[in-house]
Amino acid sequence: MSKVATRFAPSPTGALHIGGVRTALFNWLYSKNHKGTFHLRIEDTDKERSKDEYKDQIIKSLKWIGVEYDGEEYIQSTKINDHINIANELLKNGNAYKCYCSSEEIEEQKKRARQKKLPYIYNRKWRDIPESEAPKGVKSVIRFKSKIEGTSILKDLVQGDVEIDNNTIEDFIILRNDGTPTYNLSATVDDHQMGMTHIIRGDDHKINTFKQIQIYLAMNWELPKFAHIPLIHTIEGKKLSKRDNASTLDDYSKIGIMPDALRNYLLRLGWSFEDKEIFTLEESIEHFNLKGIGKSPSKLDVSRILSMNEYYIKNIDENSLYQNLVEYCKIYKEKINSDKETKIKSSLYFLKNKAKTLVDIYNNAKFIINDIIEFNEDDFNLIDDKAKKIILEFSKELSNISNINKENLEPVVNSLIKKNDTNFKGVGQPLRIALTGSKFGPGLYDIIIALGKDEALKRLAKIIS
RNA sequence: GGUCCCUUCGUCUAUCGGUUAGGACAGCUGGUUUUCAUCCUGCAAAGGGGGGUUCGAUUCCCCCAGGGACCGCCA
Repeated sequence: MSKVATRFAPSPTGALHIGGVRTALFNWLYSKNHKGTFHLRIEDTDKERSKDEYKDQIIKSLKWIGVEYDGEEYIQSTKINDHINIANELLKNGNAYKCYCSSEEIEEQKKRARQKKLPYIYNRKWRDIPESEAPKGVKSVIRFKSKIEGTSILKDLVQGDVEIDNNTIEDFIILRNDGTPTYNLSATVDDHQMGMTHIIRGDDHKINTFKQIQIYLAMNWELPKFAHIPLIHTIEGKKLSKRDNASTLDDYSKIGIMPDALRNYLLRLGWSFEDKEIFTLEESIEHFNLKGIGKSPSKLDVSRILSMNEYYIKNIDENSLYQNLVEYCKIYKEKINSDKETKIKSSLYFLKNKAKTLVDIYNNAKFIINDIIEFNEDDFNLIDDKAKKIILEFSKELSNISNINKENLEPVVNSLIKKNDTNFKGVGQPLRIALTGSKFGPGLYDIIIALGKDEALKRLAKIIS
């Protein structure tokens, strides 16, 4: 077999949801595991619904999650003439025929079948009528002459052998009456011309595969291998659709999920490798195979995404984490000034312990990011005279400390606790509020170290004035 | 309604006929702790039902039930 080539072929008619992203990921991983190529094909032949903004969103999403396609994106609409040529060739060699039934006529037949609760299948009316008897001035569609007798077997790389009766596949339309090709024709011709060796796609395409295989056979083209992966279901157990909430990548990046975490989650959704849960990009390429794909659909579990994200926050190196944070804040919160880089980076060790998402890190790092802090009103009201006295006392001590670290700060706080006959909260809380604006947040010593002596003193002075 | 697919803890899954059915997330305990967390103990939690085959079935076969996908001159 020639070098593995796979593709992801979305239609730009809506936002790409994470089911599609997973399909892209699997295709990409499969090809990379085999040192092959992966391609992106934009199936934009539905002129009514295709939009450039969706195409851009698809490309952006793949990039965000780290799936890179080889070469330029293949734009299906630019190949329509090729598709039409193949339709004509199929017509010429007797594998297709012109059908002069009007859409109204077909609709009528479908309606009747539904009423009688019979399965509808096009009645093949024009299949054997010679061209000489064709009506004049009536537009025709071209239908593929599908097999009627016998059965077909799909040797699916995930599902095993799937057998169906050929007569359940109707004579499907390959060219509309306006002369444009339909999906099954276009996809097949493109896959062939692009040299695809493996077609990995959602379960919902299985019937299409039986149709497409017949085109390959009729054209005498080499058949690619097929793998149909189970769909992702919502928690209610239905197919994930564009209408469902929280299903695009943006929905997850918005709440502070990192691309690597989502990639890892998606990889393990419906695929497994021993008991391994965490896969770096390199490991996922190394271990990915079709064998590990389960046969049953899997449900999307947001708490799992969150915990995966938390794992990545706590375990990736701090430079990457910082980059993720900066990216996130730039898009969704505020631009982080580069002069804060050192302070934030050196604070990540404690910030990340309190975070499941980048939002959490941002919220807890606000007191570093912004020079002017916003006070939570209720918390601010806790700063009474007694609290101010403690803040003042602490400030004096702090100004005498030359080396700001926990070892030096702790005795100061402890002595203040004793002196004021209170507990840690009595001292820690006012200080925390004064320094960050909120009584919740990072550990007190971490806060002071993060701010540095001068900035801390400045903030303490401000609140008692 | 027809065709096809699926069925192990709540969720994602492991098991290539013999296991106390394993792991992870979530949940619940207990401990550490400076708020909030983290971290560490531990607990609980599963083979849809019925038939076979077999010394032995979660595993192989059949039936049923349940769920899902498809059934466009959309892709």
